[in-house]
Amino acid sequence: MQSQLTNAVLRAIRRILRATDQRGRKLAAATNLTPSQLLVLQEIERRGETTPGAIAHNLHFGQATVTNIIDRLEAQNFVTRQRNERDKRQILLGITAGGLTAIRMSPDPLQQQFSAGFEDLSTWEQAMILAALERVCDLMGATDIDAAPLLDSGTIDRSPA
Amino acid sequence: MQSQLTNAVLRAIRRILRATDQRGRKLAAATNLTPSQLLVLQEIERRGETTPGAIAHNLHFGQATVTNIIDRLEAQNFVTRQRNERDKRQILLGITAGGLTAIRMSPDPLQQQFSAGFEDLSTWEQAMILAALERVCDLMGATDIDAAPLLDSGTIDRSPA
DNA sequence: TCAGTTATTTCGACTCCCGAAGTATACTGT
DNA sequence: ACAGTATACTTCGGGAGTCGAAATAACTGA
Repeated sequence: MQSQLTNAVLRAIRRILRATDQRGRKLAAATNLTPSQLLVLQEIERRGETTPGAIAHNLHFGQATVTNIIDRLEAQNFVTRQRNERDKRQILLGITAGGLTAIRMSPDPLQQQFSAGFEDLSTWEQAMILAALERVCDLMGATDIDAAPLLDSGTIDRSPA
Repeated sequence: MQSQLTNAVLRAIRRILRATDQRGRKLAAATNLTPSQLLVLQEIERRGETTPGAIAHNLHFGQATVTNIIDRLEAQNFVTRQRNERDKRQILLGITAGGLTAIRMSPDPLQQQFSAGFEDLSTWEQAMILAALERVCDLMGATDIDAAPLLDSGTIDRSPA
């Protein structure tokens, strides 16, 4: 049996999830970039010239999904596709000036939504919230997840042999 | 400029979101219930006989979305629809034995991961965590900004160039 | 050269989520 | 009693995400 408190906490977490999701949607409407698209775009920027397969692997998407997303990004002229001359099976992705701008203009939904209010809280309250959240992370076993910027970007090096 | 605390909190939240998302995907895929469906189903169980509207309101979904999800749940015989005799505009939702089993068999990923540890905490700590999370919810909900004004905030995660 | 592997795309199928329009029902003021 | 309005839900249409399976093209090893 679960305590009232446990359930309340779980519900609160879901609400946060939900709020973030909604925010992402609104943002997408405003900036022409959905969260997934932004993720892929950032990945391209981060890795420079890269391939769909590498992105799929890093973000844990299917190849088909990445193709799909890149289709949209390309349609908006945010990325370019170019066959690799060495290995003609591969496609090299490049980010355009427009794509860079798009990244710069697409604020992290979470921050956008959250920061303003948070900074107005008293320091002790901020600290309390942080402590609580970190506790939650521990409990969820989320500590091992790389929290960098939005993605779990880890060190998935594809050793080129 | 963002304080250390703010950034730490954001990181923590992202970790929670990511962890939730990942585990949700995994487990939901294994049990024939998507996260959204499970959410709705749980909501029905929690509230007993309830209506689509109430659920939509509670989970912050659109009515159409809820109808949609309930369609699927009904197709799997997890919920029943029944016109309210008092107010024939309303539909009363009920959960079936199958629905209950489904919930039992696909435990909320969060609960899985989370509950055991959480229940071991002292009551005051549980209460603190809940308070903090609810504060976060408030902060997120409070900002009901629309698209336009957020475009000027490109300097979010980086120092003002 | 031929078979097997690898990289990507295409295709088809779900789901999600939403807004707008539609339908049926209830309520309200006169 | 009866328009007019409000409420509850469904239907419709559409954009996006996600995936698996099959197709295509290209590289690689024997």
